[in-house]
Parts: sequence; C-alpha cells; structure tokens
Amino acid sequence: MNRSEQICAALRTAILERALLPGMKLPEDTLGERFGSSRTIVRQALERLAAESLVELRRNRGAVVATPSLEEARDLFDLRSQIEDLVICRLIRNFNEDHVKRLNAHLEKEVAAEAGPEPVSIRLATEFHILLAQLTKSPVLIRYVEEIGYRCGLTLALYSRPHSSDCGIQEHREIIDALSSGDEARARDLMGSHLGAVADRALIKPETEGPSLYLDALEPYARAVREDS
Amino acid sequence: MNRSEQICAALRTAILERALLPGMKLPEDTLGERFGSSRTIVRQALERLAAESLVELRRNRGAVVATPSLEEARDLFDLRSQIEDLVICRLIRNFNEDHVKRLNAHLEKEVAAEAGPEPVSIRLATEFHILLAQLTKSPVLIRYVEEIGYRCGLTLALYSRPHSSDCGIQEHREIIDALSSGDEARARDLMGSHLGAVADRALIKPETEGPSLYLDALEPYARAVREDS
DNA sequence: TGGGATTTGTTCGTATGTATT
DNA sequence: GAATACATACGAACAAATCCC
Repeated sequence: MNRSEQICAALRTAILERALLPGMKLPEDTLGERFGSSRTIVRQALERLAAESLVELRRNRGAVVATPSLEEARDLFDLRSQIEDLVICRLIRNFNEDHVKRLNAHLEKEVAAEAGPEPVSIRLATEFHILLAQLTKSPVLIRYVEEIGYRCGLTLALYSRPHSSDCGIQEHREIIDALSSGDEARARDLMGSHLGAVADRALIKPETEGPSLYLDALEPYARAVREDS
Repeated sequence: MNRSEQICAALRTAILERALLPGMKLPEDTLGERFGSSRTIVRQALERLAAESLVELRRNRGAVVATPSLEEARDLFDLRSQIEDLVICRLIRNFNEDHVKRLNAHLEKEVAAEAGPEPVSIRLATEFHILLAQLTKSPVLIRYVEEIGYRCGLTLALYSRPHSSDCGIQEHREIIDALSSGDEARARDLMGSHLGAVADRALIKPETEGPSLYLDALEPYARAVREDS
C-alpha cells in the first residue's frame, strides 16, 4: 500500500468518524507536516478523495471536506437502496456458514462499540454494509457500495441529530437472519426498509452551528500513518 | 476547464470510440508529447481515469487501458439497470416539453450517425443515457450514470461482436414515448429490457485477437487538445 | 485599493523499481 | 543472475493565484 493511499484512508476514516467535519479546510502543507509527507503525496490523496466526492477541490483555493446538500443526500440514500438490493440478490445465492460467521463477528463489534464513542458506532454501521458487499466478491459492487456508503456517512455527519444512532444493530441482525434462512424476498425487504429508516432518522435536522475548526482532531489518524514508516 | 481535464476527456472519448483498446499501454511521457503537456498533467489525467476504472495503474509498471472481466461486465450492466431505473422514476415526475425536445434532438444525431463509423454510434448511444441522467439535474445520478455508462462502453469494446450495434435507436425512441405519455411502469420496463438487450447483444463473444497496438490512433484526439492552447 | 503573506499549480531532476537481454 | 533500459515515484524549487490586512 502506498503512502498516499494510507493518507487517503486515514483522512477517509477521519471524515467518517467526524474528526473532520464538512466545510473544514485541508491545506496541503499542513497535512503534509502532520503525515510526514511531501505535498505531492498529500495532493494525490486529496485528488482521490475528490474523485470519491468526500472532499471538494476549489481551483486555486484549496480543498475542503465536502458539504453535500440535502437533495444530494436523498439521492445518495435512494441510490444506495438500489445498489444494496442487488448485493442481497447476489449474496443470497451462495450464502454459506463462513458468511454468517463473518457477519456475526462484525455484529459483535457493533454491540461492543455501543457503549463507546458514537462516531465509531457510525463507522461500524457503514462497514457492515461494506462487508456484505465484500462477501459477494464482486469488485464492482464493492467499489460502489463503499463509495456511496462513505458519502452517506458524510451526510449523516451533516444532517443527523446527535445520538439518533440506534444505528440499527437489531436491523442488521434481522438481515443476517433472513440471509441465513435463504428468504430472498424478506432479506431484500428488510434491507430496503433498513436503509429507508436510516435515511429517515438522519435527513431531518439542518445543522445550524458552524463546525469547530480545526485540524487537531486529525492527530491520532496522522500518527498511525507516520509510525508506519 | 483544466488542461488535465481536457486530456482526461480526450482519452475517455478515445477509449469510448475504441481508438484506444483494452490493454494498450499509456506511458506518461509519450502521452505528454502527444498532448503537448508535462508528465505531471498527464499523470493527473491518468489518476483520474484510474479512479473511474477506465485505466489500470500498475505500480511502477505504467498505465494501461482497463480490461474488465466478463463477470465485471455483467455486474456493471446489472448495476446500470438499477441506477437508470431510479433515473426514470425521478425524471418522469417533472417531465416536460423541453426534455422531449432535447431527447429527440439527440435521437436525430444517433440516426444521422447510423451511416457513419460504428464507434461514433456507440458513443452516442451511451450519451443518450447520460442525457437522461442530466435531465434529472441530480449531480449524484449524473455522476454514476456517466461512470457506469463509460465502463459499460469499455466492456462493449472488449466483448461485443462487431456490427452488433443496432444500438437500439428504436428502443430509445420508445423510451422517450413512454416518458412523454407519463407511463412510469412502461418507461421503467422499457429501460430495463433495453439495457438487458444491450447486455445480451454484447456479452457473448470473448475477444480473441490481440489489439493492434499502438498510440497512433490517438492523434486526432490529441490534436484537438493541443490546438486549444 | 494595494501589497505582502499564504497557498496552490507546475515543472523537472533524482531515486527507485520493474522488465528484459 | 547481472546489467541495462525504461518508466514511474517522489521531492525541492519556482511561478501564479488568492487571501487578508
């Protein structure tokens, strides 16, 4: 894995866990210092994140964490439903014991995180969906579930009210059950209403207060990358 | 528009029109010479195309036009159906005269191109779907219809048999009709079977002969960018 | 409005890694 | 298996744009 990919992943996680909030500036050389890399490398990471629509590149004016509109958020969740419907269809055909084990293992992590900080729970909830995609072994599905999942996570950071995150652990459990029992119709239905519920819980409150700038919240993510040298 | 975005667009069109075939090498400095730009700029374009999965970046081994597998192709077309189904749903609610006009104008281009070179017809067929997405005005839908559409176009370059392209002009016409008459069920159904038909016509023949390397086919695309200075 | 400070955009030389003979 | 040719990876320095006082 590249240094630039590492930085990309670290920033992505930081955004997902709300250490970096929508609208925050991401200056190249500040990031370079934090991560112990040159601007070239940071720049690559930012360009990649921009391609994923997690950051916005304003010409000659630097990068900021993206600030998706409510309409975009709605479209993202609708699209997510469509894609993950396909994931369920693909997955249920070859569903096996190993799949159940891995999904349950992830579910345990989610349960364990319930007591801890909320952002981690939110990240884990997104990663449950990504795990489902990974089990299909389809690079195409994995790629788009990841990307849309991250973008949905970002919109949650903007628009969901705090502590709304009964992140649907129970709903995740029911989806695993439906997959195990081979009930395609029920699994698809559950996934559809789960995602609908997540969107409903989330897309209500337009954030009012400006985020508390600045980059110090990034420090733990940067340290992990630096120490990897 | 950036120079690097121009190069990106030129390469994308070249790939779509099959001037650049899957597996062809794309060395940075060769491209730089052709487009009259430095390696840095070309590199940006290649990285972006890699993010779109149109080219593959092999570490320290250069870039090549992507060579999607048949399975990926199948997943891409399935995903495309799911996304464009959503496009139809969104579009039909606010469908108006201007939309009809623009779609028909595009259809005329497709008809006019029928006599000409096949690659242009194929590109226009893809762009019909992109136009539908654009009419929704949803950046999210536009973004993913474009990307998946281009990737499907690339798979057609690999796997469709030559001259299979009755590219479905008649099917496009019927979709416009259904949209005009406000018949959502029929429009969605037509789109679904249209995309299914495109995939069926295409995903049959595994290409045998190696593509005729090399980059000279790129010249017309490069000239357009150079002369833009 | 102007000008200095800051930040991004770009180039290019060197280092590094891969394939080939 | 070593040497060579080739292409990318990276970083320092310069140029241009923007921001802020």
